[in-house]
Amino acid sequence: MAETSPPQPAANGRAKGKPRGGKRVGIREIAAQAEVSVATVSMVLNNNPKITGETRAKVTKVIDQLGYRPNRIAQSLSSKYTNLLAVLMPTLRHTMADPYFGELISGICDKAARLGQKIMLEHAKPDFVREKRHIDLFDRRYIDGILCIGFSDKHTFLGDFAERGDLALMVNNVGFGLDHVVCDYASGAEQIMTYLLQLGHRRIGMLHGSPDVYTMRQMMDTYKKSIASATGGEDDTLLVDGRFTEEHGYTATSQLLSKHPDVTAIFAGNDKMALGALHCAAERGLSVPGDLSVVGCDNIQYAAFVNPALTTVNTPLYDTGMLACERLIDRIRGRKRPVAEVLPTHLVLRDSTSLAKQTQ
Amino acid sequence: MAETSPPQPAANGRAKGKPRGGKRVGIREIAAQAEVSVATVSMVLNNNPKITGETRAKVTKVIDQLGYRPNRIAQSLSSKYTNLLAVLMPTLRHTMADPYFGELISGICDKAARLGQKIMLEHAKPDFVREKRHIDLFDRRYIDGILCIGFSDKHTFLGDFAERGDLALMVNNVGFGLDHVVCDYASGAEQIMTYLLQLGHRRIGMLHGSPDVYTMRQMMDTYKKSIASATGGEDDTLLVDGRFTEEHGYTATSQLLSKHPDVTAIFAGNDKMALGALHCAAERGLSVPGDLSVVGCDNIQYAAFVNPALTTVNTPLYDTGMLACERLIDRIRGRKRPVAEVLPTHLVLRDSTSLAKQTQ
DNA sequence: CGTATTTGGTAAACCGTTTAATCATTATAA
DNA sequence: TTATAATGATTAAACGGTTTACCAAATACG
Repeated sequence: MAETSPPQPAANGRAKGKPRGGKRVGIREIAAQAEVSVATVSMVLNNNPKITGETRAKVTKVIDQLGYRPNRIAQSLSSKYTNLLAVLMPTLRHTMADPYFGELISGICDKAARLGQKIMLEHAKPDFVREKRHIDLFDRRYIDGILCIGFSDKHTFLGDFAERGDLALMVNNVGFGLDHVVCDYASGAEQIMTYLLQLGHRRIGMLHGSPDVYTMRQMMDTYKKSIASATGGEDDTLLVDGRFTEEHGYTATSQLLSKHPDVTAIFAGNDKMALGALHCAAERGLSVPGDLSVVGCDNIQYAAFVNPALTTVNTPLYDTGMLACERLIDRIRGRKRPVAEVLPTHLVLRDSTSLAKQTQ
Repeated sequence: MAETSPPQPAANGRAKGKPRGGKRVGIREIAAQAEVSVATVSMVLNNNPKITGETRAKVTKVIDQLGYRPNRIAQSLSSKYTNLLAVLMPTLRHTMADPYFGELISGICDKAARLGQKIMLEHAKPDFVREKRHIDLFDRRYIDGILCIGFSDKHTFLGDFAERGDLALMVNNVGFGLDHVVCDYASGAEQIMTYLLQLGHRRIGMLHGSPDVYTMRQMMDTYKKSIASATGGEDDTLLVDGRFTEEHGYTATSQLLSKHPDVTAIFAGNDKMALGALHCAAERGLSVPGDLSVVGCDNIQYAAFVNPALTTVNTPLYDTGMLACERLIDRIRGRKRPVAEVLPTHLVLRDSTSLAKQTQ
């Protein structure tokens, strides 16, 4: 019995612009002013073709007269979507400051914005995983889908997503039954090795990251195969773990050079390790590329700005982020076929590589 | 008449773990199983002291028996908060890949996670501002508050926040009537200048960024004052705009050195410009620090990894992000007093600075 | 011309919580 | 002992949209 109209202020002429008091203008006010039902307003909002020109115009007019903006919380509650995506990353040291992640995330954000989605940031800290908060993200209806970047096969909790049927997509790694978008690191490594061998290098060391990452395994395998085919089968591989960082790239290089002074080239699995190698070479008084050629991977911004500028493989991280985001949204919108995309990579020649020193 | 109990399955013994079908378990099921009202469950959830031991235990038990997780959309709809904060940035080239922003955001994310808030990322693209989407963020109830980083006084749309009474906090700039958290760039600049003058440098160039940023103005003013007091009032300032980037830092340095070959030291307003300067010096065959001392600002990660390692000012960006986030949340939770915090900075001596070359 | 179908719109249920206002109890005070 | 207050839980009304089922009028069909 409280549904009758008398108590409502009804259509009073002076209600223009923002409402005076605290109360925000809602869909009901719009409906009242436009003299239609709330259902109609909702349908106009959602471009439902059922509502035709005349009515639509009337409603639209009132909407921007009152500056009405639909409450997205309410929308999410009744509709199926939150229009929020999460980007999940491991907790490396200040992940966000890393150009690798940064490029990916930039791509993700730009694409998301273009498609009307918002992006949430999450770090998979130990307690995050322990308390199953990655699951809460879906269960508590924070997000519609999640993008996982920077993870290795050791991060088994990622398996939860596939198991529960939650929409998750992994970037630059494959596994756990998840969708994935990756750069063609195998091809990148091959291009590097071909190039180095062409330059006459035979003793080539590799600074690798965790082999628990699919793309890194690809690079390592390619490296091994190249060496094998160059030496005619003899095992001349020189692998050192640089753990993806400058610091470990530095120490790994140091070890490598001490143990194998005949190394003339270093292939680093990413640019950060390559920078570490550069640093180490400089400290030892080795000239790059005179005494030692160094090549990295990813073509992060800084690669062009170090001395000497770094020869590297361009992995289209920004585009990878864009594509990953787009495909995830496809899935949310109902795409059935799993996503498995590979983006091409190419060599970028700069100043850190040259012909091998004449072998003694 | 649809409120009676018969149709409900009621408390059936076998309902354990996740519900079998599609439907998620809601607060009503919990209430039914625990034989209390939904209000009671809600109060248990929110640690309302009104609910005592006995009942609380009973409810809690059912909650984790059924693995219930409250729907945060529904929570937000009826409560006042979304528990979502936005980080707003200008659209520089791939902002996220920038170590400066990265460190800030890392700090913000970590603190937010610790305080149970989620972080959303937004880029203030031209159309974003034109369509007033920064306002939508509040009007459509996406967020409770917003952190603005990387903006200058030219970004006048930031004024909207204060005007509308939306909770916004600016990092490393002050203005628009917004709360702010900044590093003490003035002190940083002073430490640099004192140090360079001590080393005997007199012709010191400065690579600055936009003077529309408060903190940059502070650095420029400090620089000018230092020069003036060192030369006894004569205007020996050598200011070139490096626009905060490596590229412009490079070209600015190039111009500076061409025009003033007697410059023995360069003070760059941030590390990126300093890296550009380093690059330029190397290209010109100038040894750093032998021929030219270079100092940066911010102490980004790469500063330690270039050749030579860069002398710089440490601005605690990570902590700044943490504090900014914390204070914003204070405000959301009701803090009345505006926020205006300044974090201390200090010089980090590395290898890019040394005594000035004997003046001719 | 009478009936079937389409069209444009409405009423009301629903999404899953929080929170006033209310109501039995039981403890406290007069 | 009775009125009063405190305690612990409940009822029902928000919160602000979407959506299903339904309806009247208009159009199509035989």
